[in-house]
Amino acid sequence: MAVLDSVDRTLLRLLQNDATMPLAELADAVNLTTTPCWKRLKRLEEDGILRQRVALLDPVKLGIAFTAFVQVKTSNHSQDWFNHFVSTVTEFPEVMEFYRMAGEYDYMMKVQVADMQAFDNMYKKLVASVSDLTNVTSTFAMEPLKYTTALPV
Amino acid sequence: MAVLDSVDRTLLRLLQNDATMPLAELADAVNLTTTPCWKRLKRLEEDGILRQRVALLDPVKLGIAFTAFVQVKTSNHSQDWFNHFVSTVTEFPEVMEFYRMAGEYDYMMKVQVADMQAFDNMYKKLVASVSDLTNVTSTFAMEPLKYTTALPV
DNA sequence: ACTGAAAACAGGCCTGA
DNA sequence: TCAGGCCTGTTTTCAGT
Repeated sequence: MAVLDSVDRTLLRLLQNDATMPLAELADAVNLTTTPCWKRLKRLEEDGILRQRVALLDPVKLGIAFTAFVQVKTSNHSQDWFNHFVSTVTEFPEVMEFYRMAGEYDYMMKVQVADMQAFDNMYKKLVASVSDLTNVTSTFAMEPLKYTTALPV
Repeated sequence: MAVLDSVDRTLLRLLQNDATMPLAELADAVNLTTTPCWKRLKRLEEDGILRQRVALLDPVKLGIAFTAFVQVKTSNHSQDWFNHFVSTVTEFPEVMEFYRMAGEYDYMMKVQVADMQAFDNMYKKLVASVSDLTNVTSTFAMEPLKYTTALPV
């Protein structure tokens, strides 16, 4: 867990909003010239703090704007079951997020699909591929109010 | 909702994984020369399908690896309350996702913070800023198993 | 010796034909 | 598709602290 000064944090904030920002602009924003700014970016990349730069798409325009959350309880807590479960779920491209949880339910995943029918297909594939699911409950998003990939740095 | 051919979809898939991929490589991957490939990218941007390019950071290395989900019920369903609630929650930088939900709970948000104590601070601020919350329940991620921003195109 | 500035170099982008 | 100009990233060298 690295130690960052306020210049690093400003750079990260800017890049989290727009990864295409040219080096000269970034340097300007933190009152540096390009070379020292570039060295900071390289260091942040090498340290693995800057993981990757990705394109974000519009789910509405792509017709994949239906979001569901699936919560799962299991009766099987063996390592083998866990490995199989994790690799099965992870391979679904519709599964955007997946967590082992504390509390009532053992696992939760966020699923992004076209519509309720597409969700049901995915759901049926899931329960067919994994055994020992004692309880599976789904909730649905009616309206997305915020979605950001920018961590609070 | 745009109509995309398989070349467009391949380009989107590649850019969702690595937005820094040079034009020449993208063109190569879809068996085009740079010019027609570049025109496709421009069109995808203009159509708003390619929304933005962002940097993704490592929450563990930044010490913000604690994920909580907060579910909320309200007794107040007026437009004014909704506006105030949404703007309040949206302004929290720790809130990464926020949905109006169908079912048992009216709203759900995903919160990303340093630790349980940071979560509790955020929680207290939230319930202090918003009235008429009849039920607020939090669940915690023990282990992230998958996180992707890449939509299944 | 370290940090930052400036200038030269290289490479990718974008637009004509 | 190709070729050219332009802009941006990258490297190196130099100066100041």
